Amino acid sequence: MKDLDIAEVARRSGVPASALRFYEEKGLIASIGRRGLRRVFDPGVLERLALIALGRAAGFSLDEIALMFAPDGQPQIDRKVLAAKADDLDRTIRRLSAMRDGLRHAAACPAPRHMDCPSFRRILKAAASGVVKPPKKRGPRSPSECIAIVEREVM
Amino acid sequence: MKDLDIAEVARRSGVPASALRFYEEKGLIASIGRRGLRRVFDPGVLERLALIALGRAAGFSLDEIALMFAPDGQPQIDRKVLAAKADDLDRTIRRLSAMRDGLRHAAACPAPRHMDCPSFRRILKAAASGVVKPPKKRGPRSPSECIAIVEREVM
DNA sequence: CCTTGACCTCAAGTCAGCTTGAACTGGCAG
DNA sequence: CTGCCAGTTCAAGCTGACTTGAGGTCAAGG
Repeated sequence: MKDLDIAEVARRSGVPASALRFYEEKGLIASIGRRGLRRVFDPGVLERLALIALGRAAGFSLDEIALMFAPDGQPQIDRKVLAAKADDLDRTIRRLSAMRDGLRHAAACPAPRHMDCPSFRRILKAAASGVVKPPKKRGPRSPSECIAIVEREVM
Repeated sequence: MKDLDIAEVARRSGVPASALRFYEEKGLIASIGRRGLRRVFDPGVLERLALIALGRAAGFSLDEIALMFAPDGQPQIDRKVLAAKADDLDRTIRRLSAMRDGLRHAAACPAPRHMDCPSFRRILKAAASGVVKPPKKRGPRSPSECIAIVEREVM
């Protein structure tokens, strides 16, 4: 594979050029040189970007992800960290599942006012107790049809 | 029940006074008057705050939540909106579940380097495809002991 | 009467993860 | 040679949900 310019990397990875420059500044990726002013990337950066996307999807911050790359560039991912994040996700999932069930009930509930519905009041109680916390919104990008892909590929 | 000052509302709801002022500014809550400069709140504001917490937990923004309160202050929650949010959560949950399973596998994987593991590479491919997106972190606050409080005061 | 301290207002700061804009550069097609 | 245009830098802006700080007010206790 040939070297890539930033537009090519952006095109193949789906990551905007501005974000790529930002990642470089943060030390998450590196170009292998310059042609004039222009950055030149090794195709391997695509895998690197995939790892970054994976980390982000799992809920790691960019700073945390940076720590997962050893100085030599090889990913050095602590399995304990992964397991901890999985547990984290598990808790989030349970929380969100409860909310989803609550919402579905409220949506279907025949009570004239939501406050008349005992189930609604139960969820409300839970929310007030701080049990549940706001989920994160997705970024500006959203190729939602890709959901099926992970189901097929990952599951 | 007596009127409450802002500190009392903060204590009982677990919401910091600064956030209460912010909510008032946004029109999410209202005080029933002033004693001197100081805001005076009706105890009903606690239920209101519980609703707000519920909305936040379900992933609604403050602006969206504001729209759910009719001008008279009664919650007027469109059941379609609730159902849509539930579907939203469902998608998020599926996404996170896939991530969690992937992480668990990677954590348990015996391959010396993660990149040697076929499963890891599959997840990676999925992440690169833009399938998965970052989840949201919870807010900084979590006064979980407040559970009992709302149970007593509001419900 | 005077101090204390909880409350007030308003502006600005915080955090993450980028995006946007202005001003500039340089390789290459014509 | 020239102009195009994709690339560059650096600084500033954005979103959301608040927090923090400076400076001001007021009711009550001593």
